[in-house]
Amino acid sequence: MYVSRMPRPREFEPDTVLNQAMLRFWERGYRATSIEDLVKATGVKPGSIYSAFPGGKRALFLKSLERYSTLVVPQKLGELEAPGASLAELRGYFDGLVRDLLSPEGRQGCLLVNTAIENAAEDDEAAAVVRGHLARLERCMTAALANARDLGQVRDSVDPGGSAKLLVATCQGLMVVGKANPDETVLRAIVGNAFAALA
Amino acid sequence: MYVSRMPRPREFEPDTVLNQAMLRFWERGYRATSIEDLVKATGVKPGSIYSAFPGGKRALFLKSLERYSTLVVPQKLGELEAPGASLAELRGYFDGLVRDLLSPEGRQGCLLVNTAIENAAEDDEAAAVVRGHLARLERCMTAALANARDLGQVRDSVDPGGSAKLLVATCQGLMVVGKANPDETVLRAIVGNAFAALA
DNA sequence: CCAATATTTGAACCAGTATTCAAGAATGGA
DNA sequence: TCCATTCTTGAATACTGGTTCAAATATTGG
Repeated sequence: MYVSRMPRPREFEPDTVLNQAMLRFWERGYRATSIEDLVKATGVKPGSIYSAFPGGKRALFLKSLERYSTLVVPQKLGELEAPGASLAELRGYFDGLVRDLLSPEGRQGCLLVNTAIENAAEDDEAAAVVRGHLARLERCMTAALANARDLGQVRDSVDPGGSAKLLVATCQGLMVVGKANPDETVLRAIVGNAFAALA
Repeated sequence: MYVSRMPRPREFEPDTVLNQAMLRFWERGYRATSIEDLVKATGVKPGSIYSAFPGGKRALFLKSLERYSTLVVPQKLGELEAPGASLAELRGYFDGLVRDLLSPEGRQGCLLVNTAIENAAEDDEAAAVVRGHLARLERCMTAALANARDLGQVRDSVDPGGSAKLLVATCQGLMVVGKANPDETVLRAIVGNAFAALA
């Protein structure tokens, strides 16, 4: 058998580069984010980035989408993904979105919404990740609406599946509106009316 | 007084270049559209483009947004902007959106939604045009809802202003969803549920 | 200290980008 | 036909993009 010698160890954490990449893609978009941006942000040189992430910028982008899904999304969804979630958790999610859109750090919106607009038409893999996210939203919103109906928190005539599809679109639209016009009155009116329709 | 001699006349129609620019920005976005693209599409050389459109690519983009607003938007809104519009025109607008999103040519969505996502955060003038468009949508939807309420086409409890804000967000969201997942069932469910909430 | 391996580094590469400019060309009045 | 004016053309500029590579470096078991 062959004995492996110790090679030179990495001087950076690939996760750090990936996190930085995710943040940059999130706030500036895919095309607007250059490798040079990541080099400046992390101090890691291009050669090292490319050897740590085979596939280059696009692979880094796709990995960023996955990381966003596993790191950021659960945090935003919060209890809405828990089995017992009902109307309060659903409402909490929308209120959180509004809060984010009105805060200086949250103006970047949602990486997956941005990706739907910027990349979905020309990048099938990116579009697939976005579709997976939309399905995830629809799934937990449907469950929450079904629970809410059982609890009498919404009208009996509410169809969980259909209303969830509408709410998914509503939260995507909320983020588009919030990006161009982060006005608290408008955003709160959108959420208020969306939920008024359920009660 | 001075007599002006006749200079060499233009060999191209600036409107043609502007229309092409609008179409390219619409389907591929601002960054992804290069001057070279426009040169290939129109046969007009860079020098001529730059002399016809002072301000370069960005000015051309802003002019494209204006052109989209005056040329494409009225066509999409159709009768919804007419004073007497009510529920039918409102519904017609949403049905038209769905039809567009499902057709091969319509997958590009809406230039102003795309701009909200790609440019609004970093370009105040572009964001202002988007805000103007959102205000325009809200205005005619509010009017249509007020008419619809007077005609008994929607519940008396419907607040035209608030519901219009929600519908504006809904149609933005419709375009995000449609771009990632152009599925007729989903899009029709969104529109159906949005209008069911008004009746 | 040497050997073997993998990483770092800095430069280089090549394609593409937006933009500018000088020289040639077209126009109609003088 | 000349002139002043503005356009066209084609090249050139200056920069940035993503990506690659050879040489230098660091590691640790032998």
